[in-house]
Amino acid sequence: MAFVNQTPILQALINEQRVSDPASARGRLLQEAARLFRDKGYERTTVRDLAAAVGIQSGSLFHHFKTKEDILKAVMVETIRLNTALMQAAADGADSPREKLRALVRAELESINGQTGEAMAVLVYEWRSLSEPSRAEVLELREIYENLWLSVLNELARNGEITADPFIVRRMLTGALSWTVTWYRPARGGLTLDGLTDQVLAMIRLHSVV
Amino acid sequence: MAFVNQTPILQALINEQRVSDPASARGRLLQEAARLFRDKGYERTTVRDLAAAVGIQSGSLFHHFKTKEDILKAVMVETIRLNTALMQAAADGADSPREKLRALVRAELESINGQTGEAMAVLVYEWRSLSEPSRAEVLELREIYENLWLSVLNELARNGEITADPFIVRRMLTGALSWTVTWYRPARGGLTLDGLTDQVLAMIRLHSVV
DNA sequence: CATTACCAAGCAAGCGCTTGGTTTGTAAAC
DNA sequence: GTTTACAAACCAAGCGCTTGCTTGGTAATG
Repeated sequence: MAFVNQTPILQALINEQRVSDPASARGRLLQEAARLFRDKGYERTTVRDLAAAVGIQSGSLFHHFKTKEDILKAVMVETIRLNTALMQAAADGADSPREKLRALVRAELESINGQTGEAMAVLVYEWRSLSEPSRAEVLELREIYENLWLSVLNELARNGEITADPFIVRRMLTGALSWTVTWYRPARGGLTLDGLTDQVLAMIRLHSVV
Repeated sequence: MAFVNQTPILQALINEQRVSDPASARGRLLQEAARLFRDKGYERTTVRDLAAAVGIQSGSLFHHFKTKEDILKAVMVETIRLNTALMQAAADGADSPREKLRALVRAELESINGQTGEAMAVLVYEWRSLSEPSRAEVLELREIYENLWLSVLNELARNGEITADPFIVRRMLTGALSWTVTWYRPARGGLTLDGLTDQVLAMIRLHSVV
């Protein structure tokens, strides 16, 4: 299995100013916001909670972001940007479509349950809290991400390796993988992300190519 | 495929006073609440929204329920009760474990995308809005529901028809099936729930028994 | 004629956000 | 190397509004 080091990818995006440095004030705020939004939900999280989490007054938040919703949007936008890059790298590192699928599953599980997990959960489950214009903006970025998956699944379908509709397979996988955030807990000697990846692929019916 | 008529099951539960009659004031309120909670989320839905949906003053709500959270809890509890009964009937109507699996998938898709869909979505996605005591209460009911699934999946595993861990298979299915609520839209000539069931089972690797 | 269902009014608390002013970091000017 | 200038970062206070919920009373029901 191809191992992808995330650090240089993150660093490149920071340099391009497409995501905030986690060491900066803005980056730290976004990280705390993701954690709070995931744990309590966007609506239950107050600007006072957010401010307290980074040790400033609630009013001072609005020096960095115009509105509370802008914080949510920023969490989502930066998360998609980072994860699109990570998924692209994962797919590029694999050869066959089947290996690419494994790499994508593994990478998405990593995104959901690893460092960016809080933000990913927000992206998936706080959709309704976005205003319509922001929603459209985020959706545009999400499409790029989804196309990565679809190109791999389409290739598998062309080869006859999967028989179900690629769109539907992707949607089922989206649900199944993102749901892991609610139950998967890595533990010493327990199920690892690689193990989880194996289980997912053991579940999926992949026909051998003739 | 075994077809299960939902009406008598619902009627029996109403008679036992385990779920509210949708025709009663309480039942109508719970239905509207489910719709609003799904569309806007629990937090974004105000008691004034709820009251307006059933045509009463906001204060009058508290004649029927002690708190707003009680409404959420009631939606969840009654939904589980109904759906546990529906799933039980679906499983009982099928013979082989494999057919039972199909029946459960079909029934859960029906629950999620059919009449009780709004309430099911609330059950899955508004978990965080419940207080800890209510959460425990709902969890207890959920366990009965989940055991229905697990007994079927365990049997399939014993027969060697699935190789992945039944617990994990169930969790993946939970995610995949409940996620359909975000994208599945039945349409004339489009994908039916039966078609969707077929797609799900086409995706899952089921080994033939020797 | 009591019980259930509701209304009209409003309270206390918490919400997102604004305002006016102070501190801090930084870099050129002298 | 101290001074000056200025913007970025932050604080203290609080405003206007919405929230869940209460209260005291009235209408319907059986």
